[in-house]
This record gives sequence, structure tokens and C-alpha cells, in this order.
Amino acid sequence: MPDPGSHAAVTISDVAREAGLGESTVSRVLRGRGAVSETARAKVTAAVAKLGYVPNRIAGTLASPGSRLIAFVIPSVTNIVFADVLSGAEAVLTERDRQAVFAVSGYDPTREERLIESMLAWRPSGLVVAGIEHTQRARTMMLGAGLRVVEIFDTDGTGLDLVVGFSNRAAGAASARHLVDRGRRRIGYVGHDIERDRRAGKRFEGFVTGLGEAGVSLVDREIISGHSSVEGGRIALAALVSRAPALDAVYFSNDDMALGGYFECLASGIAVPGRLALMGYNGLDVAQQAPLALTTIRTPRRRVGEMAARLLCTDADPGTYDLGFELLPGATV
Amino acid sequence: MPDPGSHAAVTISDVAREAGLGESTVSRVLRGRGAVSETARAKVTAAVAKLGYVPNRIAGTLASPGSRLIAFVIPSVTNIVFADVLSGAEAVLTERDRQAVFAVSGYDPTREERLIESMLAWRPSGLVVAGIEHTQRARTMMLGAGLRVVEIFDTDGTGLDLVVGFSNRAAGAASARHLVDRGRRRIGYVGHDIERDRRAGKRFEGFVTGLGEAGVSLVDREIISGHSSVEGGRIALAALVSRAPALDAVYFSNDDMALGGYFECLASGIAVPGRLALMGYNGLDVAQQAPLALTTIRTPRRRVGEMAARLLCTDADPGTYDLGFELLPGATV
DNA sequence: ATCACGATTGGCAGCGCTGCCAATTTGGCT
DNA sequence: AGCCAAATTGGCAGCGCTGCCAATCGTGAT
Repeated sequence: MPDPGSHAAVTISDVAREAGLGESTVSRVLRGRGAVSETARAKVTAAVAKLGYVPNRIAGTLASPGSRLIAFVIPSVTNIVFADVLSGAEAVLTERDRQAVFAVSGYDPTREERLIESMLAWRPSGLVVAGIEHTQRARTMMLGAGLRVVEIFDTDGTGLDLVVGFSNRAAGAASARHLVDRGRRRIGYVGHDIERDRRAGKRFEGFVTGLGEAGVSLVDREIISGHSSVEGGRIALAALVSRAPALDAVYFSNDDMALGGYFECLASGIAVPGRLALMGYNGLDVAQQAPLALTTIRTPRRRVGEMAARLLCTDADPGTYDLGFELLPGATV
Repeated sequence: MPDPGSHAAVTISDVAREAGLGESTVSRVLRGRGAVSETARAKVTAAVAKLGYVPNRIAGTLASPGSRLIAFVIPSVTNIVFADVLSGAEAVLTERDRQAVFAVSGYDPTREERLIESMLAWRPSGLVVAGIEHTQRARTMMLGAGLRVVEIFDTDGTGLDLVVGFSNRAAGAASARHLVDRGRRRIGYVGHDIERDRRAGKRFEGFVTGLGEAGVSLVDREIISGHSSVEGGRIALAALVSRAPALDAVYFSNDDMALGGYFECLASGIAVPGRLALMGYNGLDVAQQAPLALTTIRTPRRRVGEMAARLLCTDADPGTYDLGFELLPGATV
């Protein structure tokens, strides 16, 4: 059955012949633009159905200016944060007859650069990348490729073209204020590799600054080496607490880590929030369903994806679109 | 800056002129095939760098038989199960210079059909779809499109071309045996919409059959209306237990739901596994890190994606590739 | 019946690249 | 120096579709 190649493809000229019309007319009917008579439309529709014709978008794209491809170069697909973005964006794109293409950088700027370059070869009309930090060459390529670019999830700095997201620094600062407002003073931090995940780094900076403004300083911190994970949060919290038993609150780089920390507390009998308050970041569903809903900040991830897609479809003005975030009080602080 | 269109694209003939060579030679160098002298290679490389040339894959694809696009039509991106598949597949594809394209069906066969059709317009050389149940028209299109198709996650039935996954029926049956072996007899089920998620339906069938073979019958079940979620699992477990308080075990349609059930038990003081045993499906990391590791079945999701990609790249023989599953004993049974 | 004008329609030159084949060059031998 | 095969290289016809422009058709007004 599967016999690529031998499969004599039906082309638009086959349809034209079958319908007794010219190729241009068929093309007009298929794309629904330009004046076409009802009669012609009906003939074409019938011919298409009879021959089982499927238009070739590769050829269509080559022949007309501007493709219908939108490229995504993201750090990870399995991180729900980016999956949400893809999901929101895909919904909008499909509706507008655009096609999503993606590649995964693994939080590696060099790899990101390489992937952007190979994406450009598909001549997408838009490109979505994570964050505003990129290699110099990546920046140059994006600027010179004649396409629209959306940088997501980081409004702390200047973007190349369009930026959709929120301020990680502000989120970090808001978290600090929340903990201090609730009377916490001996605060620790549990995070993952901050060099690679620059957004997490900015949250941390904002957090420390926020504490400072309240006259509080960070007591201790524990950083795991790899990516964020529930397991990493669990292990790191255990380490941190045994090293600094007097802590009364821990801020995590995100909800995965925080959930791990919470599980560790449940397992080892540390009272939450009595003895220790826990705060995360992202507003993951699973963390909101735990016996105690996690105190965290919810980010409009899906909306970021939707807006990025929408902006790319409508040729919007360059600029930063800050979608903000929302602090979820929860029950762990 | 972003000024699509005005951007005078550099083409292969610009490179050829700059390098003082013919287009064919440039093309050969770029694709690394065919005999080319060192001198020519160097000239081309220099010209490419000088002009900032980026090959146009749209044109390349049109000109040669077989594209380098691999299409994915999956029920959801935010479901970690499919994100894992995409992730594994993407890694393999990038390495082999293929490009992943995707669309999300939302578990709706009609929508899946429509998306497959529009995917076919990009003339991918391979297509990955979830499950082996599709509309008749979708099946016909896939069969007649002259491309390779991989159906994933369901080996219970006959596929169109390649099938990569495992038996959901067997997984359900294995779960039933495990619960019975551990002495459970009054067993309930908590699941989500089984009509839409056919794989979950097959697990349920396998589970009920498995119980039957052990002389046990399902006591009661609670089905939530929407997609699976932690919250849904929590609510459903509460409902089920209040209706059938004598249950000594609950089997969930997957780990999300099971984790919700476990959270509910933690919150309402139901002893696990003392009074109630819980078992899920999928082997999610987060559920393995809970205070009690969830008893579940781990599926090789990432490997499914990798293998699907590999098979599509190597023009493998049609057939079913069963990657099996692994029962994780955990601590909730 | 005739003419002008808007509504439809068809023809065809590319889009940028690859595949095929012929032309040219190189190198080894006699 | 002369000859042949092997190694390189260039030319050019498409790939299937769209955009542009000219050709044709229809209609109401004259």
C-alpha cells in the first residue's frame, strides 16, 4: 500500500481538465478568492471529489509570497509550560489555516541558534522563540530573515520585534512580598539550573530584590543541577531543611519543584504551612489539587500562545504585550 | 526591520554567481552529495557565508520526490503522554534532518479527519496518528496518500501500515491481576470519557475481563464527563467512595485521575493502601514522587515517539511493533 | 441589433531548487 | 605527445501552483 512516489499525484491541471475549466479558475475556487461563477464552483467541487484531489501547499507556498507556516523553537515540549503555549497557538493557527512547525532546543542557546537557522529554510512567515536571550548570530538571523518574530515569557528587557509574556522579575518580587506580608522572615530558595533557564534566573533576582526591599535577606538556597522536576524539588528541600532547620519559608523556582518539596514535607512530617511555608510558580493544575493547594503564581501560558499566534497572523505592530500574572494564595503559606 | 517581502531573498543562483560556479555544483555542495572538488566546496562555503544564504526547503521539496516533513496529528499536546511522544520523535527527526509538523485533534475523530486532510497538503513523507480507530474517510486518505503512516499507542487491532505501541487490553488485564493478587476483591473504577479516548476504553475492557478471569466482578464505577484531570479524579473518587464505602480498591483510567484520587484520600483521611488501594496507568513522574509512590503501569512513551520517527526515516516493513509496558508496584496497593 | 462595461475565464511565466545528461577538465598511461 | 576513462561541472527542464494580464462572455442601455 504505502508506495511513495509511484503514487501518481493528482494535480490541479487534472482537476481543470476533469472540470472542463482552466487551472486559474480551479485555483480561484479552491482558495475562495476572485470572482467565480456558481457553475464553475460546482464543477470544480465535483471534479475534486471525483479525483480525490488534495492541493499541494508546498507548490502553493513557493508560487506565492508568504508561507502559511509558523515556526516554534522552544526549550522543551514536555514542560507543560511550553506545551500550553503550543496548544493555545495551534488552536488559533489551525483556525486561520496556518501550520505549526516546531523544534526543541533543550534550553541550549547554541542549539537554539542551529534550530532557528534550519527553521528559516522552511520560510515560515512567523517564528516563536522562548525568552529574549539569544546568541548574537541567532539575533542577526532572525532580524535579517524578513519574518515576524515573537519572543515569549519574558518582558524584562528589549525584544527584537514582538514580545508576549510577563515580567519574571515582578513575579519574583511579588512572591517575596507575599511571604514577607504573611510574616515569614527566615526564607530559603530551592531552584534548578538558573544559567540555562534565564527566566527562572530573573525570578530569583526579582525575589531577592523584593526581599531586600522588605529588609529581609535570603537565608540559604539549594540548587539542583539538572532540569526542574518533582524529584529534584523533593531532594533539594530535604537537603535545605536539614542544613537550615530554622527556615520558615521556601520559595521554589517553579511548581514542579515546589510540589516535590510539599511531598517531602508530607512524607517527613514537616507541618505546612505551620512550620514551613512553601511557594511555587506557574499555577499548575496538579499543585492546585493537592491536599493543600499550593501558594503560587499563575501565568497565562495558553493565552501567551494564543496571542503570539494571533499577532503573527495579523501583522501587528512591534512591541511588548504584557499579559501579567496572578498570585494564587493557596494554602501552603 | 520585519519587512517580509521587501527582503530580497538570496537564491542559489546568487551563490553560484558569487562563487563563479554553476547552480548544480552549489546544490551538490550544499546537500553534500555527488562528487565535488575541494576547491569548489571552499568557494561555495565562502559565498554562502558572505551572502548569508539560507537554502529554501520549500523549493527543494517541490523539486525532488519525497519531502522531509513528518506530520503528527495527536489528540492533545498538553497531555504529557503525547508531549513525550513528540519529544522523542522530534529528537530523532532533528538528528536526521527531518522537520516535525503537528496539529491537535482534541480526541475528536471528525476533527482528526479534517486535520489529516490538511496535513496531507504539505506532502509529508510520514504521518503519525494516535490509535487505530479513525473515520473511514481518514483511513482512505491515509492509505491513498502515498506516505508511510504510524499509528501509536494501540496494538489491539489491525493497523494500516506501521503500528508502534503496546496493548491497552493487556495493561488493563495486568492491573486487574495485580489487584486481585494483592488480595483485593471489592474493586471500583474511576475513569473519564471512554467514548472519545478509545485507548482508555480498551484498558477498561481488559481490566473487567481480567477481573472476570479471577472470578471477581467490578463493584461500581464513576465516570467523569470531560477529559482526564487531577481534579476530576479527586471528585470522582469522593463520589465513588461515598456511594460504595465498602470498596477496597479503585482502578483509575490513568495517573492524573489516580493522583487526584490519592489527594482526596490524603485530604479526607482515607488510609491508603490500608483501607483503599489505588492503581493508575502511565507511570507519571509526579505520581512516583508522591509520599506513597503510586502503583501503576509505566508506558514507554518517549520510546514510542523515537521508534515511530526512526521507522519513518528508514522505510521499514509494515507491521506492529509492540514495545510493552512495565508494572510499577509502588506503595498504593 | 449594437456597443460598452463588468463579470468570468484561460494562458503562461515564474517561484528556487533538483535531477538528468551532456560538456569539459583532469590524470594516468602508452 | 596522444588517448581514454574518471572526475567535475554546467545547462536546463520541470516540480504544482499562483499572479498577472489578456481574452471571452454576458448584460443592460442605446
